[in-house]
Amino acid sequence: MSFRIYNTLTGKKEDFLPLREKQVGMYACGVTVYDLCHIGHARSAIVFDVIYRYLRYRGYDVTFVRNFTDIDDKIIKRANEEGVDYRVIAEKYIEEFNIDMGGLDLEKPSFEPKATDHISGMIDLISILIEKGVAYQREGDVFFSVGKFKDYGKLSGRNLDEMQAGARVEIDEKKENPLDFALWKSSKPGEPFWKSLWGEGRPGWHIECSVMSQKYLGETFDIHGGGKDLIFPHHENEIAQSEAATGKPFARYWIHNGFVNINKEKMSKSLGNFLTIKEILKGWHPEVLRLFFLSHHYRSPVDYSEDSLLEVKTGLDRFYSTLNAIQEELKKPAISSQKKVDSNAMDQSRKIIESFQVRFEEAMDDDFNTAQALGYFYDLQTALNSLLDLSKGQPTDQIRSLLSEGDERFRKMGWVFGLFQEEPEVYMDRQKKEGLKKLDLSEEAILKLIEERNGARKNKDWKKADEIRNHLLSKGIILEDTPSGTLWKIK
RNA sequence: GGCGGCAUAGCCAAGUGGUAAGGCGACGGUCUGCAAAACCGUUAUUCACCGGUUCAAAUCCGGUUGCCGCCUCCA
Repeated sequence: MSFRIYNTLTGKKEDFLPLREKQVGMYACGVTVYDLCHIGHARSAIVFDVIYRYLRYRGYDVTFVRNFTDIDDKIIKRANEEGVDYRVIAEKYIEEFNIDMGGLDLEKPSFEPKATDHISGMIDLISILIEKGVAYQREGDVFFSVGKFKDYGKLSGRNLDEMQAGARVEIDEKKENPLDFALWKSSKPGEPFWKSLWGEGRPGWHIECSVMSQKYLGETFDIHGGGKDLIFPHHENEIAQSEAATGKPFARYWIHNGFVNINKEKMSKSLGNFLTIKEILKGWHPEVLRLFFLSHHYRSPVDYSEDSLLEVKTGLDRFYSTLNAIQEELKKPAISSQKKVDSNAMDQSRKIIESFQVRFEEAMDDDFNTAQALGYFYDLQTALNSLLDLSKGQPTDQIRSLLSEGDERFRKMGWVFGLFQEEPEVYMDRQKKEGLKKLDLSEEAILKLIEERNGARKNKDWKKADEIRNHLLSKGIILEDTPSGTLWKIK
């Protein structure tokens, strides 16, 4: 089956055929560094991280560029509020961005260029646009003339007439057409500026992405992406600038991720439901957040709530508990004697384990259907648990080899999602430690009670044993009696 | 006003022509002293509603209702 990607430009899923065989150039719009990153940034970053990982998994040599917008009105505003240079703000939030993204286990892109390092490239591009007659200068500002670019609107699926009809754009006297956008803005006194042919000023927002993407990836490249909200005007304007200048197609496949709502409301600062990545990572393992996002198709909106993260965490805990059980089982010696195992159940598990990788790839090849692929992870988990059930602590060679095969696939395909990358033991230990902090109970106290209870169990004093278990349960501790001893976990 | 999207079980969620994945929850069974965990099984004859096309529709077409996004900075 072919590898297909939904292209915003055509509104269809298309076969993915990169410009150069086995190589992919990909650009994702990063952030404007004037504030902390929120959960919406996290989704976008995770979506493109998984795309980046999957392309590499598929054997492509990927050049991935994600930029920083480090000069912009909002940064200047923030700098003025705090009475510092705009660079202080930009640097601070770049650092915070790196901390947050590191916390989400994101792979480093190949390049992370900053807008301010590419001002001269922007000036060059603007000059070309003026020469070609698609941009014009007005009192130190330079605007792109949207009417001169015949394809304007092709990405967002609108035309100039429609947009003018419903225009809510503030009329800027200097513009020939209200929809024209700034390539260069003259600076007001006290604002940061760069010297240009049109006087002192700073670049408009869109021009940086045209310059940086083409610098690292060439005039035409494979994938360009970002949040859905960037389709118009940002990406539309990037296309206009780039294609007007080069006369060549800009990005070939446009990928846009959907939004994150919070408790069914759009996230916004005014509603006070603005959630930062830092806040989320305080309460949740990054893989919980990844699993949450990957359970939804990347183009659909998702609704964030504590309840849904809790549900997802239950799932992740189960995965790790299975992976842990597999490791425990594999530590046990294989039994040589032919013990009776249900060969039907065994065959069923074997089929699931063996077909897993193919099904995973089919799902991912179909426009990165991570939700579908996760379904197969759950199937794989059930198959492995079923084998553990058959094994009952006495693995045959056959069971051992299936278990380790399943375990290996879990980790390998899991890497694409950034999931299941921790040692299960480490994961589970941390769950316990973090849980205990909230419970005002020490591990020693729990172990002592378990010992006491096991003494009672030996004497068949079920009443006492159950009392102890209920006592612990009321504190939020669940006990599990297994053949190899009593385990405990946080509710 | 213009453009676009969505509506699938109690909840979450895949599925764009071939007879409804998966998860959470719930219920029953196996196991267990009893539990827990795990396993096995049950949980949508039906995909907002009404028409149409087709041998065949959740999927395509037309209409209705409801929700959402974009058109202004935004992941």
